[in-house]
Amino acid sequence: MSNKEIATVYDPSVVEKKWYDFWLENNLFHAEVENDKDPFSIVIPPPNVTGQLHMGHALDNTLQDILIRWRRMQGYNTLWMPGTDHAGIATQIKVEEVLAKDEGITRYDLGREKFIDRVWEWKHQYGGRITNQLRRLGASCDWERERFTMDEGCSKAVREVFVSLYEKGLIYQGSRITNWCPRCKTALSDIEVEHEEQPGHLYHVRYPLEDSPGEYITVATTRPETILGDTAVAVHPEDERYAALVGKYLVLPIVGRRLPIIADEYVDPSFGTGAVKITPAHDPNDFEMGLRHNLPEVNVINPDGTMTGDSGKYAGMDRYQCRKQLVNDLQELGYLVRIDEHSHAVGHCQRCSTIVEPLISKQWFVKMKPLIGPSLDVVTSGQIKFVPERFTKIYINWLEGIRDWCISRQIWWGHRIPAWYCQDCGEVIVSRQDIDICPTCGGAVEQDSDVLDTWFSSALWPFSTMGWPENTEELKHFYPTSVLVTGYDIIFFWVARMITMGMEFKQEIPFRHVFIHGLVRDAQGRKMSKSLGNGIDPLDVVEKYGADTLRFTLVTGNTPGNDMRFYWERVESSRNFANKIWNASRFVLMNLEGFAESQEIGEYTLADKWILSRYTRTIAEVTRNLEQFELGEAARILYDFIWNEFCDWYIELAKARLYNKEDAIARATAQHVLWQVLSNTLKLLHPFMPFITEEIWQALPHEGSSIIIASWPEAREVWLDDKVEAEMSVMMETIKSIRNMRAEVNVPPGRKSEVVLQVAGLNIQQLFAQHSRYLSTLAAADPVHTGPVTDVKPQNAMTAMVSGVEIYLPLRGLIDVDKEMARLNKEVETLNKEIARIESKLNNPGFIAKAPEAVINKEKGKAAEYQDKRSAILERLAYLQTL
RNA sequence: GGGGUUAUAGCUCAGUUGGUUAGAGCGCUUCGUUGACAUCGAAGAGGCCAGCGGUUCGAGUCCGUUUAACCCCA
Repeated sequence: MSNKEIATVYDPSVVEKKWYDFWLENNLFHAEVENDKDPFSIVIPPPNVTGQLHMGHALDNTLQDILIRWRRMQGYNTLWMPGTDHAGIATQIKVEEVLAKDEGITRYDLGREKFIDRVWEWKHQYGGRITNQLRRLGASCDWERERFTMDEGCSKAVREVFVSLYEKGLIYQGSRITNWCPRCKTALSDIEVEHEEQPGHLYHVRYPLEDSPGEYITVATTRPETILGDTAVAVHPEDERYAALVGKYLVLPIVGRRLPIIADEYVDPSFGTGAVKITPAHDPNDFEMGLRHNLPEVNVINPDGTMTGDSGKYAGMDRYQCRKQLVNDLQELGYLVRIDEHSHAVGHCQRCSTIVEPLISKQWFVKMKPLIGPSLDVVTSGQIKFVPERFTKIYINWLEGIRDWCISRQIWWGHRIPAWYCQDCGEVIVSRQDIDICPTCGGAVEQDSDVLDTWFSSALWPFSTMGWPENTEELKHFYPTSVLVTGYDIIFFWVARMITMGMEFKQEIPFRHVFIHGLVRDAQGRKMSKSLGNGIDPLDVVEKYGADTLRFTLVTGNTPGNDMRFYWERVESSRNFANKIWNASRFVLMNLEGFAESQEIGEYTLADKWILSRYTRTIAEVTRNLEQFELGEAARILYDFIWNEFCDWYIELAKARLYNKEDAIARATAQHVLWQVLSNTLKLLHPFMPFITEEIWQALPHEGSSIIIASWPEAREVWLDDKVEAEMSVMMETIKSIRNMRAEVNVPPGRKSEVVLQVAGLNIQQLFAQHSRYLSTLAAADPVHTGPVTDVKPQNAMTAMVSGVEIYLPLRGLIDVDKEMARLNKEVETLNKEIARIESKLNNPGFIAKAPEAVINKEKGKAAEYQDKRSAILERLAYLQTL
């Protein structure tokens, strides 16, 4: 971008690549520990290493990059720590798919070690894809520090935390009922199960009483196949219907097992028949009840979803096939009472959507209750602030109901659990170092075959990436991080756990703010998903419109914490904005001939003072909104300022001086203001649109190597000028009024028309006298006669009133008197309504007594203004009436 | 069952501590090739701020409630 040959349309494709390379070459994203500077740090929510950038990432990382770039310009020592997550189940599935497709083999064919080698291979080959995509977005991460949850340092942190929690008795191994995915063949934590309301059936089945032929109790179930695992029937202790039966036995249909009738508070007597079949091995609540009543656990479903040997003749059937068969059999034998339609929540595996099965298995758990005290304290006390605040409540509610966290997974890819079992003495050894022999008996040991939940390592991310458990300089300087930016969907998975682990192992919060955003949905408001095929690839948007455009679209469509919809129309409008900036900048550059920062300049004109004042307010507003995490609002303010004030008004008003080469000083002054306002506004915009701002800033006279490290503009109080803004506002209102009247009667834009202004105050009169140029340039008003308000009004003229100014357009022959009267009457009506509203306010003693004086004065001022306007118009109407 | 969000112009959304004649983008109507930009400019139409009640001198904004849609948790 050097001279007049610049294209009129901005082309981001070349520009973006060029500057990203430039930034990298100059190491502008890298942060060293500099203790004399205030730190500002963010750790990236590590995307899955197998993943591809989707709109959610694009939004999340745009927000982070805006904060990072802004703070960097403010002079903070700014670190954005990037990295990826090993994503245990997802990655394993991915590589398994590749193996199946390319080589027709399973992981079992390879064996554990070789399979893991293959995953690493895959990671080395493709793991950089998503971080490269982040680069396309413009993310200014410190790539030299990039981390991976399975790298050496993070793995060491994981090991330390596991062993330490085990030593404190907060990690234990137990045979418990857990959510089991028959497809992934692993246990899942509670939050990895997604509940979905589904239509289903409620099967009513009668269980005969053991010693009373013909008598029975009817129970209802949505999962009849679990009948095979029933070991009791429970009723509410106060349920009179069954009081006499408690302690007696039923006979389980088909199986013939004796089932005690027990009483337990847990039973809801109003649901179904009030009698509940109890299957301790296949339902979490029944499991608990089983423990309370010492019931046997009969396991009838295998980890692969087929029926076990304990299910009699159904053994080997798939669980749903069994359901069908069993229902048939019950019906034939007369046990089935009826089947109701029933909608109920069914748990699905978050990864593969298979219906999960609650099964008993031996797993590792973290005791959460003893750990979460500080997690609650730091949030309730405001040490950690959620933005928006309402997420605080969601976080607290969840923590208060927290249950133990199942952390073991029956897969291969992940951090292997550091527990060894002695083959000889049976000892369980949990150790920071790998061991070969049993420390007690010297026997052979075997390591636990399970790996840890991926979220276990993610929970350590804010400090494991900074070198913990070593007490590194990075930790001392950059921890706690400043803010965590993430979607509300992983508050439980990640945010809560990071806080808990941070408090337990660093005794310090991991971040001060949690900035939560919503989901990016499609234009119909649906979640973007692979199965629906409605996803929009952010890189497509980048290809077609540029990263700046995508970023601006994402940040403006959005209020904190709320979902947003993706609209191509909005992308286009952001693209148009980029183009507008481009062209305004072209204009400035084309008119900067002879410009030198040091050149002599003259007095600022009204327009100069006005734009400098507006610009100063823009700095303050943008900065304030960024401080409050109102990034969308900050972007909107910039959009308005650049388009509606700088382009539509200031540039137009500056043209006359730029084109007039006679008056060098006036020209230099306009150049100076244009340069000043444009180059600094680009700085304000840089965090949002990094590429185009760098491109233009570099082309403008500037100091420093990159806009990235240019200092954030500061609002200079001396430039704020209320009087100038008010004057300019009258000027603008007048111009708009004239344009309006001209449009009303279709005066060709090229044709100048005479304008008569009768102005109330002497100051404003002078203003117009001195700036008739503004009216001729922007409203084609020429000549302009400015004078005091008199009784003598131009005849045959159109009329409009703005505050303190009567505007007459003598347009002989063009005026349609009836239309003109209708237009003025409409205006009078509007004024009448307003005046009535204000007067009722001013006549209200309460208002006068209690409202602040400034508000009262404002209302009074408005009333006077509207009354003046109205009487002028009424006068005019009276005159028109005489024609 | 518990909790939350949303309801503002035809569409998508702003409107930050209560005080504006309620705004923007897109769409719509009319006009425009004047030396940055038609990815543009000028003008315009279009709103009982979901319903009801309350607090207040004053409510789109605060409180309660109803309705509707969506989400999370059980």
